[in-house]
Amino acid sequence: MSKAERTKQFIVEKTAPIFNKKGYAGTSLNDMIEATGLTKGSIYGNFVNKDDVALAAFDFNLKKVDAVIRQEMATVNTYREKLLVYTKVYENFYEFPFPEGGCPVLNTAIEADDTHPELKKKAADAIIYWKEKVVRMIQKGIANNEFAANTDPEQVALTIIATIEGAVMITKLTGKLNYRRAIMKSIDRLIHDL
Amino acid sequence: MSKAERTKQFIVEKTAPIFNKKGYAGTSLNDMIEATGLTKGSIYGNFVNKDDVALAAFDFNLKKVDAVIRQEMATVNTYREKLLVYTKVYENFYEFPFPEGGCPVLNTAIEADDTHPELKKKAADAIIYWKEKVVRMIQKGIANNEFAANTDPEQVALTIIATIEGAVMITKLTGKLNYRRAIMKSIDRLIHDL
Amino acid sequence: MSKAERTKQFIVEKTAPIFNKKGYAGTSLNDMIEATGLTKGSIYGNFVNKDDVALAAFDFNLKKVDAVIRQEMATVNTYREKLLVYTKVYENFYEFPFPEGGCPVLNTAIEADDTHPELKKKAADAIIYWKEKVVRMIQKGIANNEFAANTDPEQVALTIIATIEGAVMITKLTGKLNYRRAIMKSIDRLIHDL
Amino acid sequence: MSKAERTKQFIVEKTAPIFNKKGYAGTSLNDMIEATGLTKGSIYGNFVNKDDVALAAFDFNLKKVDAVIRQEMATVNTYREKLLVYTKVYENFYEFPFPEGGCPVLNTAIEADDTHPELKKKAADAIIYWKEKVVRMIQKGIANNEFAANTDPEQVALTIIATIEGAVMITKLTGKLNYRRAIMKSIDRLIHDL
DNA sequence: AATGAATGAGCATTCATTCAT
DNA sequence: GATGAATGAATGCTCATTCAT
Repeated sequence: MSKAERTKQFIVEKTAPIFNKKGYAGTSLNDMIEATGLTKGSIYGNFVNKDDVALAAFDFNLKKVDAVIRQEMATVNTYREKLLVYTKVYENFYEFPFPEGGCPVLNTAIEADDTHPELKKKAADAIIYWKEKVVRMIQKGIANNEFAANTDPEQVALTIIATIEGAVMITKLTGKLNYRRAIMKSIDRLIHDL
Repeated sequence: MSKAERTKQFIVEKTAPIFNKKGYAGTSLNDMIEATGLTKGSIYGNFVNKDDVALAAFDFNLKKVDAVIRQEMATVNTYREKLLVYTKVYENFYEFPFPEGGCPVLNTAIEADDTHPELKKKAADAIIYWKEKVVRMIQKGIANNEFAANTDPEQVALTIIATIEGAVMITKLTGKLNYRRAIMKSIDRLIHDL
Repeated sequence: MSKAERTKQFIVEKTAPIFNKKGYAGTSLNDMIEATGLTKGSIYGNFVNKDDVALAAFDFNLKKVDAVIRQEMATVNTYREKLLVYTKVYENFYEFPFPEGGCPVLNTAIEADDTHPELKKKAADAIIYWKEKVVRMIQKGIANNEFAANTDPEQVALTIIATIEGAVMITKLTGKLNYRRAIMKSIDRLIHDL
Repeated sequence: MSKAERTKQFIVEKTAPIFNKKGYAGTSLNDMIEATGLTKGSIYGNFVNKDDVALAAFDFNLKKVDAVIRQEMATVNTYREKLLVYTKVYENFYEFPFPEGGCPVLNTAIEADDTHPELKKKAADAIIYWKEKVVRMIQKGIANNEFAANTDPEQVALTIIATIEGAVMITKLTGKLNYRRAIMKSIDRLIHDL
């Protein structure tokens, strides 16, 4: 990895939590120089503009989520258990190397949808990728006789994702962990009933 | 209503959709004077600062949602039908006088949670108020023998709310109306199975 | 004149000499706040951007030249004498309220031709307006039997203007006042021979 | 020519047209690295700073003009014909290897006179050198009985130069080639009448 | 009570230049 | 000798807020 690549990586690592917490518009260049200890020139030497950093930060945060999920899924065998990984992880953010500030897809979706088409696109792609992944797992589970044959994989996948994201929002907002536990239990029930 | 009160009301009405779309940080005083046709002095004469307007705009947007829900609920009789009003309304924003920019609780929750304690508080209160309202309806439905006696009202209420908000986010992000329909169908099923 | 109009006028008056000396690109916002004693916000409250000030400053400088020329022309009677006003004025900048930094048309023409289409347009219009004015005076002089009937008014007008501007450039560059005197004498001869 | 000398020459060749079009202040280091394909380090290894390149670029552009003039003058015999070379060349830039962006003396004179003493000095020297050259040709033409004995060589030289530069400015500004033709005809007449 | 001109800190970005490698 | 990452002052511009009128 060249010096430039290391610096880019460093900038992304240090700024990704800020973008995830304060949002794109709420994160200033000054926040970025403070977080990295670098100068403005150094940031602009490695990225073409703030957008460029924000986009890379989103990717970084997303990859972090993905890595946690993948790692946890690798430890279980059935598709039902794999689906249950989602609620397990999202119910216990802090026990995993999850991005500070919560779910980057949710955070980005809400800020970017009316204001930042590029970020919106990235968030939309992430949701669709996530949904497709869940759909495939359900399909395999059906083929495997784990799940009922009449299950609608897309409907189930979207419902799981929507409910998780809603739970994340509610918990972050109210600070009530038992709210999250209750909602996650509903999802677990849904998965058990497949 | 005094002249001052009418002006305040006018400012709130005109700016509320902007705050809901662009967010608190993304809405500038200039956006506000453009939307109202008033002068800066006039806005500052009626509100102490931008925060003050934003808070009032949130209340206004929330009341708009509440009015739609109440009105629809008044047209049905059973508690099951009343619960089904939520999916009906949230699946067809545009057919109701719903706030432009989507669900104000969701929008505000995500932006404000790490940055604006006062707005966060309002959004949290709204969620809790909403949850309590659903809880009470379920309790009454149980008392009424509409719903099974072993239903956990809070868990169901939170799950419904979380899933609706997740559906709103996903639909706005991806633009796929069939995604929303699929998720809302899951919620309707959940309500039917109570 | 409203307060805003007075401030605009004040900004133009104070910055016009700077634009004429340093050019559009060479004049910074800081130069402008220093020259006016105002703040950035005040300048941007009265002009939409730096361009807007530069365009107004050009007009101001041009009007200053025009006023001097008109005033001097009013004191003489024949068209020959009127034409001789140009050399008299351009040979003695400092005795007239002429814009600091020299001829604004020349200064603007050279900077703007490859870089700033709006300013270029203004300078081009000024040159064409100037030429038309001289053409009309020559035509009237011919009609009046002051000048030879076979004079080509446009050729003469353009030659006078080109030579004056060349003289201004050479004098400013070399600092040699006798160079200017020599060139102006050639123009005067040309006018006498019409 | 050493490697270093070749690189210097290469940088000057590639940047000279940019300085002539955009001016000293308007040409950035980035313009220079783009034009040359070299790195910043490479430019700073061969020149002490931007000034240093600008000065060399001016010399390069000037030499280019001079070469064209010399070459054309070599093809004719009388001093009158030699003087007429100026109008011929300046009337048909594009048929000669003339610097892109027009006359470098004029361009530099206007930008540098109030802002850049070193460049101003170079432009002033160029004008004086040019004038001296024309003066010498006229003196020889007088000695030769080509021109009238009472001709004032310096006045004529300065007038020719001023008028040419004015014509260049007017044409570039207005885009009217017939304006240039008319002015050049006046100069040709002046030369014929010597 | 309402105006709108003025404020000045803050914004993202570009600049010419340096210097460790 | 050449590289290119880093610098930090300077750029044009927007912001929420104030206050004399």
